[in-house]
Amino acid sequence: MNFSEKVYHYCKKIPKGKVTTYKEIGKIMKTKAYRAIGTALKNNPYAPEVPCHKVVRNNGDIGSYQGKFHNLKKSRLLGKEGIKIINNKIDLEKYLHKF
DNA sequence: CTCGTGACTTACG
DNA sequence: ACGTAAGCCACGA
Repeated sequence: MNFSEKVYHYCKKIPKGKVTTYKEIGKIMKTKAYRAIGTALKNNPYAPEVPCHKVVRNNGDIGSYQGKFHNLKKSRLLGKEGIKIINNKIDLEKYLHKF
């Protein structure tokens, strides 16, 4: 199992209505390659299978999506799952899924 | 092998 | 708060 596959694997583990951060993924994977995680998700060959939109920055910021500032779509998708976004940030106190 | 790039994080001014 | 710098690691050229 290579690095990218691990990332996808853990993304799939995120329950509906929850999100996680790059840092949390790095922690469970025992790596500090936060950047590499982002790179892997950018590739995201498992597009609908892996909910990469549930992965946000450590401070709750949305970050990017599909390589661009398509945060609008991302916000809407997250909102559909019951996640409220305030000032382009996610309330980690309520929605952060810890491994 | 080295280099550049990036959906990151932390620290500092 | 904001910008910059440094550290980090996978990936492709």
